[in-house]
Amino acid sequence: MTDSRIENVIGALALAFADTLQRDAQAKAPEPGPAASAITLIGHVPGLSIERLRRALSLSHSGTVRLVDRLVAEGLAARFSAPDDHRAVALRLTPLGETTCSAILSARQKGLASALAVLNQEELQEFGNLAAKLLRGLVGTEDHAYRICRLCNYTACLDCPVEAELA
Amino acid sequence: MTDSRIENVIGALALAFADTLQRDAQAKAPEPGPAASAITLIGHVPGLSIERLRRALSLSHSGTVRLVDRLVAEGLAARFSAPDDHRAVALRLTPLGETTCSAILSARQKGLASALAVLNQEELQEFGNLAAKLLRGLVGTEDHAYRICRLCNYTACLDCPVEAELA
DNA sequence: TTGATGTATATGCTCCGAGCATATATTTTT
DNA sequence: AAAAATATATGCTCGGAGCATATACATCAA
Repeated sequence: MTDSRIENVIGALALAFADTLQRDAQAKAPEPGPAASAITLIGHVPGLSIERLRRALSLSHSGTVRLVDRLVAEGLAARFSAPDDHRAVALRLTPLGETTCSAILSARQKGLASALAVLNQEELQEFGNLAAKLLRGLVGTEDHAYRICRLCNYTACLDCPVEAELA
Repeated sequence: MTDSRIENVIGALALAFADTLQRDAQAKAPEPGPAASAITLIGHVPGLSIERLRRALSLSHSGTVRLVDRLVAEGLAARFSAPDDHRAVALRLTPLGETTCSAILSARQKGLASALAVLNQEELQEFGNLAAKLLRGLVGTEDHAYRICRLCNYTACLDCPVEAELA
């Protein structure tokens, strides 16, 4: 295969995977858009501030504040004052939010697993190794890392290559 | 690596690739959102109808009509009556639209190439082969194929695995 | 300590894309 | 020829997103 054809195939695959991933995740979220990512990020990093969430989701200030307003109104998240910085708001999931978060993550995982089912165990390992190598090459700032991992199932991601690259 | 960790890494990589891909493409498009995909799809399939475009972009009827309205108003696309079905509208790019389409595709390709630069030639081939296998497993209907290929550089994609799977 | 600058959050305002319901034209089916 | 299905177009409304601005707190400088 020529390089440009390989790039095409990989780009199309990434789009298709991201499509199903986001569709599956959003189906379990209270609204379409970045809500699903917000929930899993808060679940991943309890005490996360609105500003860090904003950067991870690539939204505006006001958009993020309103998104958090909605999550709080729906009983999924709660605001606390951050202990170290009294300007900041610390976000946490409520028990209902935790339940929603688990539903989002398992839906995401299920869709991925079925898409990967056409590979045998050896191919899956090989593909995973190359993917990890590519992922390490992509990580820039810590904000970017949060963005990349915004829908990750952190309970399943021990020894995360993104974390390893940051350190 | 455990299977669930591999799934995590692949999901994160797909999200990250799709992010940069869409960002690069949208930067060259007249507006954010599905406009970039619409332009490249019309470029790929001259004479495409609004209804097929709608299905490829997963939009509503009215959303698609309004999107096409904007593209026409900006001088990027043109409506023709379809020769075979007088209900349908056939879409084509104007010369300005062709230019925009090329800019979108080359920006996309550039971003992908730089992300893939950490792999050597052998790894790239291996990754491409596995990606093609996964992609073939994902293709469902013809509408779905258009959706998957909505940002593909069709001039570079001879012997497309999606087309092969449909046939 | 005090003052100046930068950072974090909140809110009023407006814009614009997206969907729903509906209308019209054309094709296909009965 | 009538009925049902398909393709497009448009009025209407809703809601998410950004801009501008205000407030609170933190940090740095003198």
